[in-house]
Amino acid sequence: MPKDVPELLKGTLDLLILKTLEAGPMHGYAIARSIEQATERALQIEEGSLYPALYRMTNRGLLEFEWGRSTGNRRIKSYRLTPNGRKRLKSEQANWCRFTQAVARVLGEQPA
Amino acid sequence: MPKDVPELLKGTLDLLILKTLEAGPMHGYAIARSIEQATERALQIEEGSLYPALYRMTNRGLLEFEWGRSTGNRRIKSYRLTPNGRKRLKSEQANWCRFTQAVARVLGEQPA
DNA sequence: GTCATATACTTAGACGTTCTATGTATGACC
DNA sequence: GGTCATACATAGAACGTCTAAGTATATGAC
Repeated sequence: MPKDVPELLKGTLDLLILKTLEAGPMHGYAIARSIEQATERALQIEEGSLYPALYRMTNRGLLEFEWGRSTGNRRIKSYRLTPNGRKRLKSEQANWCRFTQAVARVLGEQPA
Repeated sequence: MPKDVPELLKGTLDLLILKTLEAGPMHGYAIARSIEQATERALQIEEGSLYPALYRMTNRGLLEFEWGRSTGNRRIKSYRLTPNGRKRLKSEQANWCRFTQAVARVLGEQPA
């Protein structure tokens, strides 16, 4: 979401969240931090994008959550992948690969 | 735009158009065909996305066009890059690289 | 003890891009 | 004359993200 990566996040945020949760349950705020850290701040996840995305994905049966407490004793919603979420992760990751390879072909790079 | 590459195109269509026009002037319909062919149909550019994008980019000074005739003697708008369009192509291509590398890090692939 | 800061979640409204769907017009071919 | 591919146009909806505001609580500094 930084100014230099304008619209590119669209359609990719779900994939990033799914992939981050593959490692194990995590709460929303921690998901955003994890992605930011993994990308060395190249991707920054706004809360106004993050939480709506978590709702969407929960409503679609990709995630479930339970209320809990963080190590700092705060109320958190601990999210985890559902079986459907896992399937979706696989398919979205495959789509992402196909898409980036297609773009790479237009950009004139060597195909993978 | 095929169902399996749902939102991913967002923010990337401009880059694809700019890159396609780097090779030389082309009209809208041909741009779409060129991208589809280069990606072996992996990316399909809808006319309802294409023409609004061309207007946007023209209004922003990235493209200019002149009316002409195709080899089949049809009226066409022949688009070409402006100097600003060339600059934009460079920066968008750089953004795209940074973005895909960031996503790759989250997905656990080897960085480039 | 109170103030600033980081954590953690929520949500309304705006924005921009893409898609669906439809329309026009023309040339080529049978 | 009918069908198909070419070529451009555009209204309206759908969707995801962002801006910006809000609530609440724990921690550490002073």
